[in-house]
Amino acid sequence: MRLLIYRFLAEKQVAVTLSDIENAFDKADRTTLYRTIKTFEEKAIVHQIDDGTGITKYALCEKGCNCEIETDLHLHFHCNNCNETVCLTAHKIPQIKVPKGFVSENVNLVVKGICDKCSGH
Amino acid sequence: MRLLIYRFLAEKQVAVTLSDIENAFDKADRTTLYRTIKTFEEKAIVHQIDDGTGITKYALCEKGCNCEIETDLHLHFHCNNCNETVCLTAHKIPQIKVPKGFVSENVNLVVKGICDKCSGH
DNA sequence: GCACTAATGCACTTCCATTGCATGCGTTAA
DNA sequence: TTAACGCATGCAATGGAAGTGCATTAGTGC
Ligand SMILES: [Mn+2]
Ligand SMILES: [Mn+2]
Ligand SMILES: [Zn+2]
Ligand SMILES: [Zn+2]
Repeated sequence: MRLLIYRFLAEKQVAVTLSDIENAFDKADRTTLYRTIKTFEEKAIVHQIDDGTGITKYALCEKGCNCEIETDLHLHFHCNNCNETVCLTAHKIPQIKVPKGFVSENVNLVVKGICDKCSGH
Repeated sequence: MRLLIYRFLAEKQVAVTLSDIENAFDKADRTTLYRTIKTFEEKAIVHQIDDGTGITKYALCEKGCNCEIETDLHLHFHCNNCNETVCLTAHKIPQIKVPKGFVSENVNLVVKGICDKCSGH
């Protein structure tokens, strides 16, 4: 099961929800899929993405990411048209200045707009 | 009711959840509070904040913000210690570069860490 | 007071996330 | 060969937050 889910995530180029996985594996129980993803998360195989849709999405971590230590520093893009969310792993989050007294530990950055597939160029 | 809720938001210095408001006004019905906040949101009196906790929070818009037209451009800070979220209205979100073909419409930026009250200086 | 509109309250629903408990299955150790 | 154990799976139930339909009430202008 874990292998199957891993492969499913690997071939997908976008972040997926739990119900995406459920649809792909309708013979398996929701709980199994849920716990598999949670296991992946603990082991820093996938990372969670909160793109503001209210439904948490998951995507494979890139090689050499340090999810366990620090949050992924790349930004995420959510398309308002096709509703898909992608990791822009090549685009690192710039240093954010915070006021005196505040200590920044990690940053969550989601850009919304139109993705390359939907913008048509 | 609207006045009361407005004042409640005004004296709070942090973003509040719906259940925060419920606790503050336990005589009123959830629905009323819910719809009041939604009205405020439509009228751009408050803006919604998704700080990644899974529970949407709300905070008063600053004077002259253009929430109706564009999303608020300031960043939000979520404290991992006291679990409070504040608007850093003075800190605008820097321009984010996106890959070719992507069109950025708005940006959600949440910094997590330790707030000034919790860091102790 | 009457009529109309807007605000409030109650109940119910939906959706997602999460958990307890029972069962199954495979591997190891007696 | 079997008993025991750990772990994966499945089923069912729970909880929390968000949202909605409908009845009732309050307020406002006439
Ligand atoms: Mn990512
Ligand atoms: Mn804000
Ligand atoms: Zn798209
Ligand atoms: Zn704090």
